[in-house]
Formats: sequence, structure tokens, C-alpha cells
Amino acid sequence: MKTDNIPQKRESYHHGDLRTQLIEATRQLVEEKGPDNFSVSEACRRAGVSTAAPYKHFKHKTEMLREVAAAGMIRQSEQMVAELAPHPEGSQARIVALGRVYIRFATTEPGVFRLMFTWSGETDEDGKLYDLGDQKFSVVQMEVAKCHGRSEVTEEDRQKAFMLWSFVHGLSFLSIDGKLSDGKMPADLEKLLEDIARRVVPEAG
Amino acid sequence: MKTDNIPQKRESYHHGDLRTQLIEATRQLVEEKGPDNFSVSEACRRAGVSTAAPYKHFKHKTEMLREVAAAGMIRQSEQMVAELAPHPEGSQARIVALGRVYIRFATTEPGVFRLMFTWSGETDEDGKLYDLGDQKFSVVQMEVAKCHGRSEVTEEDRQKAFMLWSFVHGLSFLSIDGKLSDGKMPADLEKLLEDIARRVVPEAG
DNA sequence: TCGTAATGTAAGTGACACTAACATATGTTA
DNA sequence: TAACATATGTTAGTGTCACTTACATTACGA
Repeated sequence: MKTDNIPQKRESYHHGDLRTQLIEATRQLVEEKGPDNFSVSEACRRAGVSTAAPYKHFKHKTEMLREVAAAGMIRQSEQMVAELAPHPEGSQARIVALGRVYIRFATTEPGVFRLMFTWSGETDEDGKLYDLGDQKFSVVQMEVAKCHGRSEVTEEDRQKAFMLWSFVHGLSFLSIDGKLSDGKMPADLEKLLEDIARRVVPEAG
Repeated sequence: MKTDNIPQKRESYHHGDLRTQLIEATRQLVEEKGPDNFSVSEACRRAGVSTAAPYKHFKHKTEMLREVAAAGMIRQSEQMVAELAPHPEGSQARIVALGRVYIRFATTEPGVFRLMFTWSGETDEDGKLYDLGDQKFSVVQMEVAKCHGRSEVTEEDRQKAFMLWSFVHGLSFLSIDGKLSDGKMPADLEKLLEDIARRVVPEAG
């Protein structure tokens, strides 16, 4: 038996904006079902086209997912930079803000977040993703440097930034993987972030 | 065309130890191809049985993977406890050792490690996995408490243990996801672990 | 020794990723 | 405006997969 392949009735034969809409459908499905349970077929159903249509726009499933991951990287990056603004330069508050936003993104869009990092950089084309991640890391490094009153990033700054990143990254994954249900997760995330920041970068002043 | 379903010639009709061998095949494949690209069929080929055989031993694919994940949890836990022994009670060295082993496991068996944590605790049966993780966390908490000269775990210890755990967990994932190729990853992992330990738990004394 | 449960196979179902051949629209240029 | 190349869609496949059903073989306890 054939599955209903339902290309929905459409005004014109051509869709108009299929590529964009497929990406959006992919994003939604990744969020709803998780990156593993995403299927191209379902995205097609949602976009109202045949299952062969995506292959005029993407080489394969992976390329669709990569688009979503890249968009997520950019979104998270933008959010981080945005939350930086209200706080004075060189203050711990900025470090805390970066961490808070990082985690907020992870818990708000767990599917996309997992997608962003689940790639082992296998393919060559993942270079773009890698660079986007690099960019975010640079922001953290700069902020750490500023906390030390520097305008250039030293090796020490890099190391500290790396600590902070690892911490929020780990915290994010533990959260979305549901490993913190009980009393494991400290009640007050804000306090925890401040605590860590205090332990790694110097007090403002 | 039918795929070669090759149940390999076997002495007896019955396999003898299929369940165990399927789990081992699953573990290998998860490591070789990653948890996502694991297929039951391939495990069957490797074990030399028909593709229907596993379903006499496991409810579904997921249950096979869960076995592998649980075994990994136990393996990692054992390694952590083992590396604890050489170091004096209540010393930072013990904290460092725990972190080192955690990360070593992740980088040595990235497939299994990812499997262990990629589950969102969706199903009820995941309770076992959760408990195993809990157990490991308890060890860390106890060690932190000991560093403070306590024999009971306080809320402060829990919070600190959580920090340490998040950090090594994040570091592990960043490593296996290949996000640290460049100069991001501090050259000396050992120094980094000591650094973190120093910032979170008090010096031995 | 006989019957039952445990454990294997063959064959089939529907979902999926992806392809080839063909259909329809769009835009460019003569 | 006509003609053609190209972009973008569909239909109808192929092979793989997870999982099921019905049946075959074996192990083992009463």
C-alpha cells in the first residue's frame, strides 16, 4: 500500500517559498519529536509537498538539519549579545548574563540545542557550524578579558572562558536530559551562576 | 530483492548466548557508527541470526540500547571508584581523579557515553539508568563533603558537587563533539582539572 | 517420554531516505 | 512574442529498517 503522499492543493504548481518553509517545518519537528525522530517525509507533509521535493533544495536529510542547527547557533549568539548590553563593561554580571542566556536557550529549544552540538564535525561542510560556535566562544573570552581590565585575550582568559563554557554547557545538557529532577539541581540557578562567576573571574572594581 | 538475511550456519539451531552477544554487538556498533546510526539488523548480521531473533530477548531497539547504556553507566562508575583509591581521603587529588576518569571514559567510549545521557528519561523504564547516574553523583558529593572534613553531605556540598559534575560533563561533550580542535581546549587537561578543583573545594589540610 | 515453554526462522507490513523519469512553471534571449 | 534552458514540482519506484505473525526446532521439567 502506498502511504498518502498528499501534496496539498496549491494555487500554483510551484510552491513559492519551499526551501524556507521546509527549514521551518524541520525546526518545529526537531523540537517536537527530537532530532532523532525527525523525518523528511513528515516535514513534506507539513509543507504540503511530495516527499521528493526537498531534494531539489537539499542534498540530503542531514543538510536540512544542518540549516536548522546553524540558524540556532546564530539565534543563541544574538540572544547572548543582546543580554550583555544592560550590564556595565567588565562586570561579573555580564558573565552571569551570558551563562543565563546560554542555558535559557538550551532549555527553551532543547531539540535545536542538541542538534547544534550533536554533530561530531564529521563532514567538511560542518565548518560553518564550527565557526559559529567559535564566534560565541570569542565573546566569552572577550568578556573574561574585560573582567581583568584587559582588551586583549590572554591564555589565562582563554582558560577561564573555557571553564565557564564547559560548565554552562554541561549544565544545559544535564537539564534537558532530565538528569536533575530531584534535589540535584540547585534550587536557584541565578545564585549558582553568580557563584561560579565569582570563583572564576575577579570581582568588579 | 531480499537482503541477505544470512543466519550463519551454526552448530545447533539455538544460539546459546544470543542475548549477551547481541548486547555486545550493539555496544560495538554504537561505538563504531554512533548511537544514531545503529541498526538492529546489523547487530543481527554480526551475531549471525535472523532479524527477528532479537525480539525474543528485547521488546524493541530501544531496550537493546538501554542495556548498553546501563552497562556503560556501571563501567564508568567502577572506573571512578577504582581511581579514587590511590589518593588520600579528603584530598583535592580525589576530586581531580574523579573528573579525569569521567572525561577519559567519555573520550574512550564516546558512542556509549552519548547514549548514556542522550535519553531524556522519557520512558518509565529509564528509572534504572537514572538511579545509576544518581549513584555516581552521590560519590562526588561524598568526596566534596570529605574535603570539608564532613561525613554528611550538606547543601553546600551538593551544590559544589553539582558544579564539578556540570563542568566535566560539559567538557566531555565538547570534546567528543569536536568543538575544541583549535586552541580552545587548554593544552594540559590535568592542570585544568586541578585549577577547577582548587576553585571549588578547599585545599587539603 | 511427553508436553510446554524458550528460542530460533521465513515472510510480510508500513515507514523511511533517496533516485530516476517526467511535468510544469519561470526567466532570458532571439 | 516565441523558443529554449533551468528551476522546481510529481509519480513511481528501490533498498533498508523496525517490528509482527505464523511456524520450526530445541531444551527441560513433570
